[in-house]
Amino acid sequence: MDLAERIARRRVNSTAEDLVADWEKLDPSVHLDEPVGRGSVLERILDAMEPLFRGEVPSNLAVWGPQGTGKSAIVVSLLSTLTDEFTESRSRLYTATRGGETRDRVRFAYADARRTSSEHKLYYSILEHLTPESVPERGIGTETLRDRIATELAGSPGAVVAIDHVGESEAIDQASLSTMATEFENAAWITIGRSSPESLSPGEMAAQVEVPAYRTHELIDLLTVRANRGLTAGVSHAQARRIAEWADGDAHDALVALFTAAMAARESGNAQVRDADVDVAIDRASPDAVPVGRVLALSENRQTVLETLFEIPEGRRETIETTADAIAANSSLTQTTVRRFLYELADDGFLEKVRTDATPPGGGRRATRLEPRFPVAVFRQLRSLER
DNA sequence: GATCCACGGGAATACACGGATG
DNA sequence: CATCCGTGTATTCCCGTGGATC
Repeated sequence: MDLAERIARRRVNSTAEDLVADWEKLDPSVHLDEPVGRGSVLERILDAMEPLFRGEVPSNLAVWGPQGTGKSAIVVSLLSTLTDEFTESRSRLYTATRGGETRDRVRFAYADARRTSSEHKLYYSILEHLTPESVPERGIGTETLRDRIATELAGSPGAVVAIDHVGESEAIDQASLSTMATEFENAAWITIGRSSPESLSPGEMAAQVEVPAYRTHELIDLLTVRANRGLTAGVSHAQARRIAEWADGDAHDALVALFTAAMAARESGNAQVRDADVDVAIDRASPDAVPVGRVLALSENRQTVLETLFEIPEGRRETIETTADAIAANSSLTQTTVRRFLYELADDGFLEKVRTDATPPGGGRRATRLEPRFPVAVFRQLRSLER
């Protein structure tokens, strides 16, 4: 039996289908339950939350640092653990005598500014977390929602409200949050964002925790954990190192590369990720791309537009007009709406406008072509998994 | 209790107009 | 001038609530 035959056998026994055990574990927009390698940051946030364990509401806290440092992962994981802790310990003490009363314990809320583009949605999101009753999504005025939150907080021992991705949407920036924070008594606000809060609202935040970029070895650990959970054969240490060094401390970029490498391996029919697949992934990645999570947080119609945009042959998307035409033909939206969306998506950084070289027939202004500013392949793969 | 309807907010749509550029 | 770009905004549609009315 020669080498080619041996390889052929292996291929039959372990096909590319077996390569990925769980795409979700590779998803750059989803956090693992337990953040990897962020112990010291977690400690510092816990320090700031210390008053909770004496039954008091802590002071406001700003968690900030560059993209892909695990800020969201840490806070989300912490909040969910705290929720469990407080609910369990309290109910163990009180349920028997008080019939599961929930109003007498500190509550936790989390809202993602990416998905809450207006004050109304933000209030809705917060209230939803604070009250056990369900909150109507429509038909309730913004003022009414605000009042309900105030009432909810007034009679309680307090709440910790975390607002993630502060500064990513215009509607919810640091400034509007500080006014909001003063409006509600009895609540501690945790803001999570990229920029240092002191430049935006001096004095508002009593405490802050800066989250530094991952060091290479931490990133290698993170990639290894993800690869072990998501890929049947994992990745080699050298491959993880290669990706980590390239990603330069950004966990999001690193995970996009890992995800892309897995896709590349599967395309070429490999049962495990080879060095060449990692090369392809790094080659395909664009350095300052928009995180996939932001794309996946867009409204359904906008995601559909992005999805179909890159299915259109290049020749048919030379101008925004023709691009919008082609997309509209494949969707329920009209051309004008698609056009509107495209301009907005470009404005928000999801797409890049590129001047075409050719001048239009009969002269005039040169057309604009749209290029992605996000990991398209990863986005499409994740979208197809949702169905 | 069933029905009606004003109200609230968001998304989609349409369109106009100013601007850039060859 | 022709042609396309880019944006502001008014309008329409939709969905759901909750109080008034039958």
